[in-house]
Amino acid sequence: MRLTARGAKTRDRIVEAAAGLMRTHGVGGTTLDDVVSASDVSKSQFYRHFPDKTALVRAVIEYVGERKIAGERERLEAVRTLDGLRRWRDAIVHDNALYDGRYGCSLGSLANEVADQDAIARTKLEELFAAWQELFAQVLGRLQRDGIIPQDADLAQLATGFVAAVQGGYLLAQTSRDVTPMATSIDMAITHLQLLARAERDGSGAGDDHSRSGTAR
Amino acid sequence: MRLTARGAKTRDRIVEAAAGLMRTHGVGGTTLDDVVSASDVSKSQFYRHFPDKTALVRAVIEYVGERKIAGERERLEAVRTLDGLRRWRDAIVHDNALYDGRYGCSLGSLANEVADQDAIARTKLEELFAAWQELFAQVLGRLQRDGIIPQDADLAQLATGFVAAVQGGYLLAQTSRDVTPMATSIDMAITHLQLLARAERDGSGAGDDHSRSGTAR
DNA sequence: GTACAACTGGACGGAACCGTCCTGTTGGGT
DNA sequence: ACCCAACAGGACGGTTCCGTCCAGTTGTAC
Repeated sequence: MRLTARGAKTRDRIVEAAAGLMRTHGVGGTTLDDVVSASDVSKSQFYRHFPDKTALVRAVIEYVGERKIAGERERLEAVRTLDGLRRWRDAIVHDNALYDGRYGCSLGSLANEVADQDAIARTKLEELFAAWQELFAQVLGRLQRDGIIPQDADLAQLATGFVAAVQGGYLLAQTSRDVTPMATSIDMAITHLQLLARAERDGSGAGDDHSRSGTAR
Repeated sequence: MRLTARGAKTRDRIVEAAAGLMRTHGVGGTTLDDVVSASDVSKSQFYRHFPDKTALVRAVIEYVGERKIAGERERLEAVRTLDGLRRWRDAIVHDNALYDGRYGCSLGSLANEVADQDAIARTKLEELFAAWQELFAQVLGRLQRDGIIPQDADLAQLATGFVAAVQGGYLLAQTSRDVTPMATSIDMAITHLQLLARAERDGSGAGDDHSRSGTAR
């Protein structure tokens, strides 16, 4: 039953329209009729491509996720200095400022709404965040290689911190309709790297007590 | 028409039940019939207390918000050292670990789902985040007063960074069903304070170039 | 130029959900 | 003992939305 030619194209059109609607109205706020209407496709045709709405949501996650990660990859791949990182921050904040922070992060919003309701979707989003984190880890790896941040820095943890700072920034921007807190949040992460370098440069004194008093399970 | 006695009590019961349901199923996923049933109240009685669902959502935001802020206030008020901050981090992460990170932050989830749909609710949430940030600012103020972090540190910006780190951490924990990234994220913010202190202690060299290349509007 | 996939268009059932309304019953205050 | 707010319980209409179905049309590959 799965033969394709232009069929794939209209499927993409459906997903693209759904992604746009879900971004602005949320997943729950987006009707299949809306999607059908926006994508200029008949409903019967929709059900030829997707068994139900859940499947559509998953497809949207993949679509949005690939785009977001691809965009971030392109931008982060070029970063080799702290100033480069700041330019990346400017870019992502600027993009978000186009809507005054509305709708938040295309991935984060989906994650928040869907993670607890659809296990498969949750897993996809988990992978996407992991991919994003890996992009940061690669940037940090280059910074480390070039001696910009210390050799003993835990890249994975720092990368996690960056993803969290970005996501937290998105949420605050969304809530306040102002991207300033997002810029501030990401800034703090970047400054953190700077301070790490400085701490190493000046005597590596009392040492790195990353004390964590028995937390996570 | 607005006379009260025990009426306020059942109203609270409604809000409390709604808050629980919306936390686990989201706002859109919570039915008024669910609320009525869970709060053991008749539907006619519900509409005596609330004009519509929107009003209920706003009441839930206030209820959840006050509780969350009050809880955080109690914990953060006691913090006077970086180790105290780490104990606070342990506590909030531990709480979240009870559900393996599910449902995310009680405020953050609501903000994500409602901020773009209800202006009044958005404003309430904005105020709540501001209150939370202020709690952090007070902690940081004490740390600054006691010489634990530098005198010239921008407390408001750091406080914003903390709120964002917490929220980002919540989201990652929710998506991965693992609170570790949340602990990591908050840890980074705390370590940042430590590094700030160290950078000041060791020569206040090249200086604090908090370079921000023309971002926010 | 024919066969089949891709698609239109809309009717349709059924369920869920919001909000209204009405007939009572309970309970606390005075 | 009386009164009125607070409540139960459920019927009800209207809407929205999901998913199915089908009869007919367009496009495309071979």
